[in-house]
Amino acid sequence: MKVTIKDIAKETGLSTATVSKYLNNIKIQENNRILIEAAIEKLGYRPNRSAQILRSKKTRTIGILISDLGNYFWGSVIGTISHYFASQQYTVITRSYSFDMELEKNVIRDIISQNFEGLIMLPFNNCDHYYKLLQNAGIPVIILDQLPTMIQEYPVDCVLSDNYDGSALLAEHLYQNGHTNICILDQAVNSHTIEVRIKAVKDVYSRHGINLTTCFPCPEPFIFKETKDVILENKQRLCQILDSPDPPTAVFFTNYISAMGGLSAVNSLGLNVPDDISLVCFDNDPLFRAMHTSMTCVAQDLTSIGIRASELLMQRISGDYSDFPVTEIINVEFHSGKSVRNLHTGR
Amino acid sequence: MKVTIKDIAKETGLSTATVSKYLNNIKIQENNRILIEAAIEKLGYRPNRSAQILRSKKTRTIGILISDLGNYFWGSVIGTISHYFASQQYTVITRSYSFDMELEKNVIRDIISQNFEGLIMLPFNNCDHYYKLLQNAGIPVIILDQLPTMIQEYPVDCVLSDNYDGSALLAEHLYQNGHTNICILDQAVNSHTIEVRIKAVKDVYSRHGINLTTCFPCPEPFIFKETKDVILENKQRLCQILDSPDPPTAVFFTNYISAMGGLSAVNSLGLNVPDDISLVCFDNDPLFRAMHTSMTCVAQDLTSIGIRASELLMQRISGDYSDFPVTEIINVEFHSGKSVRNLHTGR
DNA sequence: TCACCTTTGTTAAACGTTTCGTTTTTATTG
DNA sequence: CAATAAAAACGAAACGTTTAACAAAGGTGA
Repeated sequence: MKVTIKDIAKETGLSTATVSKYLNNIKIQENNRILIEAAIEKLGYRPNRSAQILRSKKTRTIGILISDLGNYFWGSVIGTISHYFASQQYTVITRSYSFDMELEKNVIRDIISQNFEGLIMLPFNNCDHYYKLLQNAGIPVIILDQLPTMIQEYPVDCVLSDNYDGSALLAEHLYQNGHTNICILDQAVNSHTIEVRIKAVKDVYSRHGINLTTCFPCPEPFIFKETKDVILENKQRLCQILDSPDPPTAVFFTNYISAMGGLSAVNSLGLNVPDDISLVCFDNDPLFRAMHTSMTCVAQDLTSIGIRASELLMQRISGDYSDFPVTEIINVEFHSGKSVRNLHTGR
Repeated sequence: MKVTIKDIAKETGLSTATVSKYLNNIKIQENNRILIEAAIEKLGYRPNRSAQILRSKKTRTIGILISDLGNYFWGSVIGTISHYFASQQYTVITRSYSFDMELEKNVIRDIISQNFEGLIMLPFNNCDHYYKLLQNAGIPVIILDQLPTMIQEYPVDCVLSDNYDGSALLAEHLYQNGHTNICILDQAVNSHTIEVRIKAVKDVYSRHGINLTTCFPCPEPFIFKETKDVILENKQRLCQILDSPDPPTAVFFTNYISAMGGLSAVNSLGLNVPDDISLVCFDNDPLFRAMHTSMTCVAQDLTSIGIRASELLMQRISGDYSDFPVTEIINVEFHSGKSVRNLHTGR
């Protein structure tokens, strides 16, 4: 029924070894190659991947591990990576674990036992334990978006946006427009990335002699909450802050999730942007531009992140560790919107 | 190095056949089962998937084929499906083809030659050709979101939202609020789903004696455009329409992509929602609720779509075709926002 | 022409499972 | 207790490749 390499061998009068060589791009005689190609075409042969993997131990499979697929922000990164590796005849398996640590552990074990050739992680917070495990198993890992806390002791390749500069850019923009009393609304998560964004804002203001206190950093140790609950919580927080005496004139959203909660708060309080309150956000969303008042924000270059991560992983897979470990910082793009009021000119 | 079934056999003093039976949930003696479990735990054995597949021909792999991963509206559906099948020890491979027909063909061939046990398609428009091909190869297919045009001649299982009722709901809402001159802004795509949504709106209005002409249905045969170009084009279209004499008082967006273009237009013209223009949208976006004026819309129940599709595919994989073909219509949810002005009361 | 490389091809043994046909063990019955 | 049936375990042969180790063919220079 199913056509195998033996059929091609029989059809061409060659041995399976020769056909196999053809399949693996090992040089064979020109006339044989023509013969084989004709036979493959004629019989509609396609190699059996499982047999190839079983024999060669080369799985040509990489994994993408993301905390939550429902959270579509990273979709284009996954798309970019998938494309890159598909074009190199690699299979890409995307797995998520929805913040389920038990599941995450199993996924990691799967990846090791299935001989994945590499892994790209989009961790949600601390992932030190896992990438060590993988590296010990000889599986190259690239971490996106986050900088592991133990990177000094346990080096690993990372690709992430320029969180510091992007945030500083936004903070400076706020300051230059006269906002001296601002608040930072973060997503309540222990994340190095978010911390860097917060630090950048504080640094900018402290350089201008202002000590930001109205921040709202993550108070508690991490407990997983559904995105919609995080949004709701953020909404309530901001409502509370804006309702206080001497409320801030501007809010810095540390990411698009906090922006949703924040916008919701602003909206429900009936505040006008930017007349009553100014907003900036780290992260972009297609709707930010289309909204009533377009949001001033910095956009991560998701395509570049995806490509660089893919290239770097490919380099590691092919055994080139000459520049290990790399921490690749991808530039962000400033999107000027209308969500910041200039307090000097009053508009 | 790597621990195999033979090692477990040796460790327990049993044969590989018995261990294999244990792995495949075939009844073995209780004491042997305990022995095997202990050995597996002790040696850290994990079966080699390629060998299993090669020998048994059961790949325990399904595919999700989506036109474009960058467009991550369907992320949560993919997440739901992935979870469902992962919990059944299935591997899920998601592939996209970014509207590249050549690539799409190759992906389909891959799926067939790799003996996928099933496929869930999120087609972009017409996919008749491919699901026939797959069905002929004995691979069950579930189609999401779209109803193939040739479904009468070539039956197939489908899971999709109640596009007609959802749209009718929105249209009725507009009519009840006094909007008699409305326009439909669709994404310029030949898609049965979009056509149904448009038809529903027209039907509602025609029942009220109004013949909608200010629609903007897809004029040209399909050519692929980048999402951002579609958005831009939609923006320009709506600007043009709103700039005409006797402009509509409300716009119906056929999906979230057209909404982005449309909102952009409204915003760039400096129009106020809902004072100057009313809006409704088929589809929801997290930001719709958080925006300055929250959007009245119907939300697809993406979780239910994902679950029903998974269950149905599983049923087919297990050989149960008793109710074939199923067209499962999933209810949508009406989200009342503030984007529609009541022209009777004036607010 | 011969010895010696190179290049290309071949044969056959893996890879780690499942499964078929058979044998052994256990349980059942007269 | 022997005879038989049923259940469980076994041994070995697949599954479709890749890849050693080897052989043959073709070139090259003395």
